[in-house]
Amino acid sequence: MSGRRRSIAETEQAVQERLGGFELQREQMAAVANIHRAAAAVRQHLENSALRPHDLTWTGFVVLWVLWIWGEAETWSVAEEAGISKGTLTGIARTLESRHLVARAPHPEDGRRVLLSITPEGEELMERLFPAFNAEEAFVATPLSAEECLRLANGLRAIVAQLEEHGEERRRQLLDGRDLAPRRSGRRSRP
Amino acid sequence: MSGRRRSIAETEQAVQERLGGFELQREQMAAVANIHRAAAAVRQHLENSALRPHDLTWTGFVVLWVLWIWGEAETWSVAEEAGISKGTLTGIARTLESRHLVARAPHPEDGRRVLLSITPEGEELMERLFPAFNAEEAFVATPLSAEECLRLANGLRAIVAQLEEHGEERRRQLLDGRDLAPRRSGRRSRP
DNA sequence: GCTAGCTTGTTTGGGATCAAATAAAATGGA
DNA sequence: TCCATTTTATTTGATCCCAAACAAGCTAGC
Repeated sequence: MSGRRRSIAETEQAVQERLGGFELQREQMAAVANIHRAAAAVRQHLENSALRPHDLTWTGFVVLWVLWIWGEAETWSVAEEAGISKGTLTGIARTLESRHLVARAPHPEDGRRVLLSITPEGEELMERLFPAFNAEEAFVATPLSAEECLRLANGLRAIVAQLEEHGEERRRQLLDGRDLAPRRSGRRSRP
Repeated sequence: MSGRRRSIAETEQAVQERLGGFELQREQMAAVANIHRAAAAVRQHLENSALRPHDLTWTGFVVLWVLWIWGEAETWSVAEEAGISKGTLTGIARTLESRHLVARAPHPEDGRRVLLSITPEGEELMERLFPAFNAEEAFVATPLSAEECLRLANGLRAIVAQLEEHGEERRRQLLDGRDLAPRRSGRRSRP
């Protein structure tokens, strides 16, 4: 067994042996496992092909993309759209701002809020970068027809919607009164 | 527009307006974008429902899972199976080892290699944890039938296979002789 | 006004992440 | 037997990432 890649069939055989005694939702397990495999593989390819020559990370690109599409936007909204926490966005925005790709402006009416926007320099970058990025998206999806891509996208959207609509409720139910142990990492209350 | 979540229709309208001038592979773009949205949402749910009570991170769980299924394995193989770099695995394995969930042993014939295995304590944890984890996998996939899950998994596997088979070649072609700028982060040559 | 409570963005702490550099061990050819 | 090459795992440095704590500002109710 050693020194060789495992095939999917072998893996499924091993899983079967180990999990024979458990009742399990096999198809759902396969879906979730492959979402992550695919996400990691795609991200790695896009970072190393389209993004690296422009010295952008995946997340930096996504944030820039959101601002390119939406124009000026509040940070909470950008974080949500980009799928990252607002704390993470603070750092990403700082990096992009230091490269003059993004500008930060105070909200005219509410001193707490901050507006982000893409700079002309950032727009120019996206205009050059986007076609190359999209070409790599097409490359990774080569084995699928356009229709299969849409079907895939719809299935994934349904999962995202399920979590947006019922995820929080579900986690609350699972806790059932008990309170969740705090994350191992994270800021501590000062004494 | 402000203060409200954007709907998918609104987003697609804005994308259309911004990208009207570009030729683009729309379906492939939708597929890739949703892979990442779904992966992030699913991972977040699973970490905060099934994993957090046991103080495991996503990656820690995946590594433990691989060892549970495969038994003793070499580190390079575990990293590949878990979809992380071998450098990352070194850290994860250290963490799991410190919690006595994983054991590290030298290879009997080759002093460079290291064998990882799950401890009895780790097995016990997985036996308790796995059913809960699988239940949450089923929860996130609620809107899809078993058949749709398999179809989804197959589409994603095709993408992974595409990258495994042709990704490296493609990146080489894109570079076309030029060498890729080094990553911004990473170890520096000492002077 | 004042102030308690809410809503923002930022900071913090611990970990995860990658790629390149490095160390250590095995291998092969002279 | 050497020693250069190859093949391992680990270390390193910069960045990403989250959640919880925090600070700053807004808003009701008095």
